[in-house]
Amino acid sequence: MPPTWTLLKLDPPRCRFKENKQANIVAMPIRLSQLFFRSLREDPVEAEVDSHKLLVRSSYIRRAAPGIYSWLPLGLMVKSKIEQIVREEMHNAGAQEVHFPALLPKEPYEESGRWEEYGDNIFRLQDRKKADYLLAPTHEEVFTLLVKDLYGSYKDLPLQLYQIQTKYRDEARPRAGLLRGREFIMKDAYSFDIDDEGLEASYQSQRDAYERIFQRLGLEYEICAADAGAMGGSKSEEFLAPSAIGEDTFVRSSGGFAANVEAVRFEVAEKVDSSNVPVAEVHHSPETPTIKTLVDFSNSNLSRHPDGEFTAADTLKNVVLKLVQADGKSRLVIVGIPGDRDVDQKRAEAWFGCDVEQATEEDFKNHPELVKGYIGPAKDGKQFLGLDTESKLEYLLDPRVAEGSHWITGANAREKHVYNLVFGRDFDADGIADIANILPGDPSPDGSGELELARGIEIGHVFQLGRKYADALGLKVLDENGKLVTVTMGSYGIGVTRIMAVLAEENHDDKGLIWPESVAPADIQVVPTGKDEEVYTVAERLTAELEQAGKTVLIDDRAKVSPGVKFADAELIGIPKILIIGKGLANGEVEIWDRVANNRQTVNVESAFYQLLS
RNA sequence: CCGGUAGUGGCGCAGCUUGGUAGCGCGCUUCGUUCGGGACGAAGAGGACGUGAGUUCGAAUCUCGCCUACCGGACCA
Repeated sequence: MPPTWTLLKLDPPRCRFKENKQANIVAMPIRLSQLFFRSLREDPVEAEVDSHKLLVRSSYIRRAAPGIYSWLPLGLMVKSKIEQIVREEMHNAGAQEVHFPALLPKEPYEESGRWEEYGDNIFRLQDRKKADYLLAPTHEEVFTLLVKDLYGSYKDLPLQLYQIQTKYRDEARPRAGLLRGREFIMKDAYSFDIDDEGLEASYQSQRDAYERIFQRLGLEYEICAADAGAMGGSKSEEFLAPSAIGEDTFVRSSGGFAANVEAVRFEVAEKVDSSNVPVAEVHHSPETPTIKTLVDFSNSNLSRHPDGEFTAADTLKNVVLKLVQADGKSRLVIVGIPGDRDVDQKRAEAWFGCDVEQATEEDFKNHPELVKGYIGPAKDGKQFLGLDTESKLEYLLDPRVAEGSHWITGANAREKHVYNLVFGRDFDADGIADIANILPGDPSPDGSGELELARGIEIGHVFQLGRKYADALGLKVLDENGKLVTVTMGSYGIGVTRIMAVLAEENHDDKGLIWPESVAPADIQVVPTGKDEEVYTVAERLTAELEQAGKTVLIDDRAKVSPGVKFADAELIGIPKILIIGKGLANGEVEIWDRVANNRQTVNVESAFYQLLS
């Protein structure tokens, strides 16, 4: 009986390539014997995260300089596939592609103020005439000027443009391979509208496109409310890929709330009844400059009413912060937060919109009235902190501090604390400051359950820029009444190379990468093993047939390479489906290895072929 | 920017304490054997020991300076 595979009546190997008549190019299977590829058996010493290790070990990328990578053929294939998906969905959203120089003169960035703002994070250089240039870290200015150049009427809008381009930022500390590089590829889109309704519609179309893109890429993502802060925008959302190695912290609730911690705003707690709270009382509390020592002291020297132990949550911690403006000017504020919490610096900076530092010894020297460790809002029955007091120091409260609630807090004298100090009765504040860290189990601000904290990698960001750049660069159009109006803009970014790293990070095992089908360098890897010529003949035929049927194939046609090496390399490369042709062929059998499910099944040649087509 | 660690063939490392012919594994080349889990034997190619100065008859090794990289942190619309 002849082997089953002959029943397939495969075409002879003349069809090893297929012609793409439209593009007039010839597609061929990727031959590992020809591919510029060398797998590394050991992890590169500089790589810390798995995606970085595996992408280097399997010849997708090579480090060229800190945070700068060269792209090898396999890497380019994956990158192009990601870009293609992004292009298609940008097209569906109605955006048109443009391409800008990476090397730009400084003038537009001077006009927008970012030549200064960016500081050391920008790569700067000079031409032979000593004129200043930069490697674009992002292209808002150039987009804005391009539209200003050509368009001048409301009839030209709305408009959406995008680019997929290399960007440069001189990060102080590049890390984690492609996740935070100094050269990286971003898709940036911008929308231009005449009014807020238009902007809202443009924003929504990009947001929808992002959801389609990440779904097609097989990427898990969480859409988080983000802090629009420094960009001066009104609405902003981040797409975060949940990951243990993520640099962003976000919260989510079972009821669907999700936000970057910087963007969470809590409601001010409702007033509570304080009529049963005894009068405030100052106690001598030796050696209690910290919350912990204060709680311990209280528990061993005082009894709590009705009963139970004092906890850190009963204390009010008054933190002295230094707000540093961009121009270098600074001022002190004092924020009262429940003692079981700390100041979250990122939340603080988002709240105040400037740099926030801890007050220094120097600052305390300049304010001798502040007794470190014993600071409180009131002293001797009078308000002590606040703009209208003698100290003239602004005093803000955490929103959890309810009117009527009572606290243990500093009495503004060495080793003295005051008990039962009631907000609204015994002290006041200038306002609120929602800058305390969020704890797991905190109620969601929208009432949708308890908050859970998680880490994520920012893979996309959409926001409504508004008129910041249009104002700065004078992008105006005539409206239907013939009046000049400033255009309102939206900005929508996706980190292409970062997505590749995230995909590698989320799709691998200890042996190698396992790409989602949508971005794998090929659909199928064909692995002939052994030295039997028949094996190679059949492998070539199947490859040709699969290619002709529209699949892309990587064939490991390296002669004299042992099966162990071929298997190991196949695992490393990460094409999700592997077809092994080897000793079973004598019985007309081959193996299909599903890397995702990580199982192998032996099937006859014919059904293998059809199974791989599906 | 702060802190830590390290620079020796393409990659991973030893050698440095106690100065004296530069070594190992992987990879690469050739020949032969092997061929379903990173095979084996034999023979090869490949090194400014980061850099500058110093000590010494002699420096990868000792001394001082510098540079660079990696890791942690700060920072990162």
